[in-house]
Amino acid sequence: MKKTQEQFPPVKEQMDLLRRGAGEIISEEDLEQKLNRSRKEGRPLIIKQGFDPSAPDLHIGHAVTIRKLRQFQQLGHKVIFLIGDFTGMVGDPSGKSKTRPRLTKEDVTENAETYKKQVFKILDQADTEIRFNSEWHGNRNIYEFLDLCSKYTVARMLERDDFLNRYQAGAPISLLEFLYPLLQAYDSVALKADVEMGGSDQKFNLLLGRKIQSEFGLEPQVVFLMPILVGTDGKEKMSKSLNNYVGIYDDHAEMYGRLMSIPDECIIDYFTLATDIPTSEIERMRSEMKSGQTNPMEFKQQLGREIVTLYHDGDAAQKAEEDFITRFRRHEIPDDIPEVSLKWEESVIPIVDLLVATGSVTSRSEGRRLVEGKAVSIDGVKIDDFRYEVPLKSQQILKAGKRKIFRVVHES
RNA sequence: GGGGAGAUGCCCGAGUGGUCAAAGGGAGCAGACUGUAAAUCUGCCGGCUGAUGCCUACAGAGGUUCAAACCCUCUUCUCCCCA
Repeated sequence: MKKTQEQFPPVKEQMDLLRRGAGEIISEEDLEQKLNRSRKEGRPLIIKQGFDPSAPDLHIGHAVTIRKLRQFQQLGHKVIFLIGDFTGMVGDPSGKSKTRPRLTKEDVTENAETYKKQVFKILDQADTEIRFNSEWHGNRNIYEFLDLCSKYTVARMLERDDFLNRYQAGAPISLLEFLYPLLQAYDSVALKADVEMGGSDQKFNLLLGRKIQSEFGLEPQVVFLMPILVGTDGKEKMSKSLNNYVGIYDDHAEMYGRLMSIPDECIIDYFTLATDIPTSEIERMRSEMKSGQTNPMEFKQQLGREIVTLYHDGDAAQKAEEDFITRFRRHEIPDDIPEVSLKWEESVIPIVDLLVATGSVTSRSEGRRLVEGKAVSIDGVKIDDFRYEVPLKSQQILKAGKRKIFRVVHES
């Protein structure tokens, strides 16, 4: 099913769209050339990105490249969402950075399903192919593998920052990790990728893909790098384990709240990488903030609404903002707070038991500390003695810290 | 194959027989301040307990000792040097 030339916008137009927010394109000339040929021949380009099979919870940091993939689709190209199940099933116990758990076939299948569900929130299912690299790595014989290994050298592999640093610091690097980039590079050979998408921290790996493709007589892929979105702490790369992420499946209130906690300096980056606001508009914000003409908070709120709208809808965004203002700026109790039902025989309940029973804390010691830290209130009245016994009413508001507010409904 | 160094709480890292649930820093949580921003200050930061106290914990398994993160033995893992 060939497409006709008319289905692809003019190359200039495509390049303009693709360049928005892009970190580095290696090289733009190559990309332009591929786009030209694609348009002339009516053949979509193959855009590939690999994903780790162990972490299927996507956040707006992952979405940066995925949204760029979506743009390629909108221009008529084809995306291959590659799940690196093979390497995931081997596992890797080394490396203090992160220990890769060994995944079973079932884990991988399950995670793949989760990925699909999430990723099609952004990508167009019709123009996306999901593949697994165990397809070609899984039954490769050792001869072929050694042949692949012969195509690169240790010295060149050590050029990778991360390897070099660890090597010089005396930290362990397992051979498996060392070979990883080679396997990933071969994925591009197997898929005949025209473009490989990735975060800028993947530069080395993706460049290796180019090299290995040429070794196998293919035209080298274009390396398309997107800047890394910093986490809500404004320091580290966004990641679930650091809890500085905004999940694309977070509910509207959570999403908005997390976005409001980013440092001012990150507002522009977030607009650029996580929304579709035009760059001219973003530039305007930048200068207004710099000159003090507009309080950064206002743009941050706009950012919150924008992103919540993207993953939910306008109503949810509106609601999230209103709740946020009530709750955190005015320190009032918003309308819809989670309700917990409580079963308790007696007419009073020790405060610590109440905290545990509602799931506000995970241990009694923690509950005690929270009370001693003056973080707990019942119906707006602060409790500071952890031995306090709460007289039970049919309904009361329990506040434990700034985030946990429950309506406790008592069932005798 | 030979020699040396090392493995500590979420992370980094001090501690080399009792005063160690373990210094210090980071992260986290809470409070004040605020725009749930940043910065700053304060408290908390293994579990159970009203408190005294008890239990679990310093790679793993044994041992010495009244007493072990610290001494001994073996095991596993890591790094460095020589070949």
